[in-house]
Amino acid sequence: MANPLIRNLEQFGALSHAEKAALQAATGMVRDFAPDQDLVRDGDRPRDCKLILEGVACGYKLLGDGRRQIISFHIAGDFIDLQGLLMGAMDHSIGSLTPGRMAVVSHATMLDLTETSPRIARALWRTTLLDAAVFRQWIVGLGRRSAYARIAHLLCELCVRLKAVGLSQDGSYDLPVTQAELADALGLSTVHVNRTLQALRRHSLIMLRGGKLTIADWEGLKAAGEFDPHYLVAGRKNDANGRSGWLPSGPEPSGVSPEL
Amino acid sequence: MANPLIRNLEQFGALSHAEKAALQAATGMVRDFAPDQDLVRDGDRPRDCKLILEGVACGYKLLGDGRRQIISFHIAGDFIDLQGLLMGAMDHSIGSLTPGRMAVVSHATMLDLTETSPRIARALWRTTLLDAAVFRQWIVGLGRRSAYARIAHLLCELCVRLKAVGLSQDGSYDLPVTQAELADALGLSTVHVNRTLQALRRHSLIMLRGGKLTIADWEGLKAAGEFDPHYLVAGRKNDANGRSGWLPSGPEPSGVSPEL
DNA sequence: CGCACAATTGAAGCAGCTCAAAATAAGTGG
DNA sequence: CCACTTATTTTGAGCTGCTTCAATTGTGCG
Repeated sequence: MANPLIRNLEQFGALSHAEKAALQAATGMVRDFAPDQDLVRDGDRPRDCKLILEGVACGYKLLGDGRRQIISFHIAGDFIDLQGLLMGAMDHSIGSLTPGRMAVVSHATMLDLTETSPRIARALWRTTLLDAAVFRQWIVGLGRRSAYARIAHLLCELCVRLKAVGLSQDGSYDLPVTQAELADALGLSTVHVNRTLQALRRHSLIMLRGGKLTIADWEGLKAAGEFDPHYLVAGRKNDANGRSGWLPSGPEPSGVSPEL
Repeated sequence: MANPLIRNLEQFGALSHAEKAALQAATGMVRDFAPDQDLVRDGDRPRDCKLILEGVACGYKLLGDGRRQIISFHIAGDFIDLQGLLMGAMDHSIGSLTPGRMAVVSHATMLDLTETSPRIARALWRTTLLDAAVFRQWIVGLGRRSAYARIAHLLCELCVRLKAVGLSQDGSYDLPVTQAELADALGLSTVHVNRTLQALRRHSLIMLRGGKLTIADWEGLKAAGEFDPHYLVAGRKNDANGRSGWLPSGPEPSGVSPEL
């Protein structure tokens, strides 16, 4: 299997042999992590960038009263603290949800890579732009979507992202996330997440059991969450219009540019 | 007055004479815009990047039922469609809220700038990281904060950002935003925004009249919104720990690293 | 087998919503 | 500068999606 970082960055355009070699060398230092552990903490000034190779983590912030909001989920190929490279301090924490492994790349190496190769710099910048696009969707969901639509949207998003790194087949994937964590991500209470999941099951949109999620009705789930995967693939090479077999399954809907 | 772009990018570290000259030259092409006009539209594939020089704009997404969620506010010095440079298509729209002027920089020029100067590339990347940090705060607010705290936080954020570009003095600034627009930004109804603003006034935290906002009690408003400005200034030069007179007024609270 | 955590259920409460209308403010043409 | 029109702010009142509190029922695992 190719280096997850290289695969990730090459989504946007090929890299030269030398560039790939440099990235390969940079990600040589690997570290394991346990579940439910902080990988980076709010306020930290990391001295390196960490890239998930295996496992799942989430970004989160704690509020004054101890409640928390989960900001993002991170899977293989994701840098979790690029912010530290250019911003100095972290404005949020990253916690592991499962055991896993990450590559650790010193800031010096990162800066060197970006200085040497404008293409790598650009690809990294692009990952930040993609993060921002995901954040925008979360904002829309939290601000204006019902609990039902919010969950549906998140499950769609995860499916597409996991599929892109080979961790989802046939609309089925591991969801190593408790309902309490889902609630923190979706801005809901645990109780309501539970009831809403039941509704999604009752409507035969999903099956969920023992951390394994199966999307039973992709089109239905997409519709329920008003999910449009364009935002996840913009800028990719070899699918100028955002469709070329990366979808979980089934044909695209007719409209070429569905207005959100 | 210095070029807003140069001022913006130099927050993070000085640029060379040549770099500043290149940026100055790049922002030569200027265009006016009217209020309530789309500057960029969801799905567009812009051929240039637009930088606000004067006026206020907002990013937004429309939902299927016509409701909308405002994603971001843009002020002088902000690029509004950097996304278009590397991602191709826009995943949201940008609308003007006031009349204003913007600089238009072709993608070719942008790419050239970033290729020629790693420092400019890095500074631009950093603005995207900053955008992402702001998004994270919005997510926390929408997900977990009360209407009251949400509004307070937004007003604090705007104050700090406007102050940074010289558009706020003494905790007072123009807020050319209707309550309906605030509602769309905060994920609330117009009615509730109105009532909550009244509460903020009743508690003497703010004064608001005719589009002019005055923060009457900065510490109180900060506390109400659990606002911690660190996320807006991380990585800035000349204030490693995020305090050096850029605050609206009054001393910093005692704790150095207030846990959010 | 039994602990500890996760999922589920029930019931009451409330923050914020919707609907509807009145009161201001902000244009706009004459 | 006024009369008229339109947008924004404000108020009232009933409604509901989601929360909170409090158990109960799985379920993975040492």
